[in-house]
Amino acid sequence: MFDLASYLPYLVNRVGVRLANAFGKELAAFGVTLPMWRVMAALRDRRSSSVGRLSEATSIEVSTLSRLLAAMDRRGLVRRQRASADARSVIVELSEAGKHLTQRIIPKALRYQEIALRDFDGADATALKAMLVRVHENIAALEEEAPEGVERARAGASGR
Amino acid sequence: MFDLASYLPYLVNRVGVRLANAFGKELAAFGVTLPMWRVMAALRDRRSSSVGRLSEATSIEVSTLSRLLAAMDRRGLVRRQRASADARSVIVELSEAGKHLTQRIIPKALRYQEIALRDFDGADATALKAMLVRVHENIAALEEEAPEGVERARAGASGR
DNA sequence: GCGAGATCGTTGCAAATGCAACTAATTACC
DNA sequence: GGTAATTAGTTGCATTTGCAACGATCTCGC
Repeated sequence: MFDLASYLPYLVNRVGVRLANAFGKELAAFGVTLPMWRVMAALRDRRSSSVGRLSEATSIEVSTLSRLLAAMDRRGLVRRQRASADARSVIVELSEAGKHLTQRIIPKALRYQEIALRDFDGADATALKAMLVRVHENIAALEEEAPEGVERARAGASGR
Repeated sequence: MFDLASYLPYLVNRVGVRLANAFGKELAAFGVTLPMWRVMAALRDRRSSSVGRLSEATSIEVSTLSRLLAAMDRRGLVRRQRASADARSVIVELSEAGKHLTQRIIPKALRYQEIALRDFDGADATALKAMLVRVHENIAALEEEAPEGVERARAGASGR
């Protein structure tokens, strides 16, 4: 039996799309898109990052992110510079303007989260988030197990 | 304070993207894309549907869905016919081939869900899903409240 | 220290997406 | 009953996306 209404990927996708669409509209007032906000939030969280790590942090594919960062650079939201240690990588960080805009958006983002969790008490909200983290880890583990290649015959003890 | 690691939209998006990417790759073996699978699962769930309702069920934007359905029709996965009652709407349903393929994919989908929930007991899994439904409803309520227009002064009793 | 292979990011190109405009059909109002 | 306003779905068009190919740099083995 397969019941869509209790199928996790369906439920997650549904919530994700709604959350994205609704908040995306609010973001328009700030002149940024949702992907841009994601980048800003991730950069605020880690001060600076290479493009690759930022891609993981935001779940935005590297080539898409590369172009997005170029656009954000043009708009003066971020700065990019090649790493001195490894000249292949590019270090990205928020500009001053980017930081200020991020701070202005944060209250909206938090208010938005409150609405999404309006009937949750603190314990439930925490439980929900913890479970989402666990699900994320479970899938991540799967991906590492099957590096998509052919090699890996014997189930190696490849604990993360 | 704003902590990305405990920000719900971030956590949901992360899980959603991973789930989508990973399962999308499995779907390639069946010759369908993830959006196609979503449509198939939704149609299996409701036997038949208009394009508009299917759009709500799948969280796929109507114009995107229209084109997707055309492609699926060409591939023989779905049938489309104008409704006799209301000749504006189009009734979509799975073809026999579409039904069979859906049945073949379902086991994979369920196995995939098991992996995502590998360390959850039944109660936790149920709780997680129930909370996702609640979050979804909370955001849906928000959207109805603010139909984006200017008109709506008096809070009309506009029960869905 | 040199060359093969891996890694990082960007870009070409085709496909997917979303909004707005459009056509067709229905409903509401007088 | 006829016309204006609404609704359903499709299509035009510009933007976004993702994969593959690429150039540049680094790492490893010798």
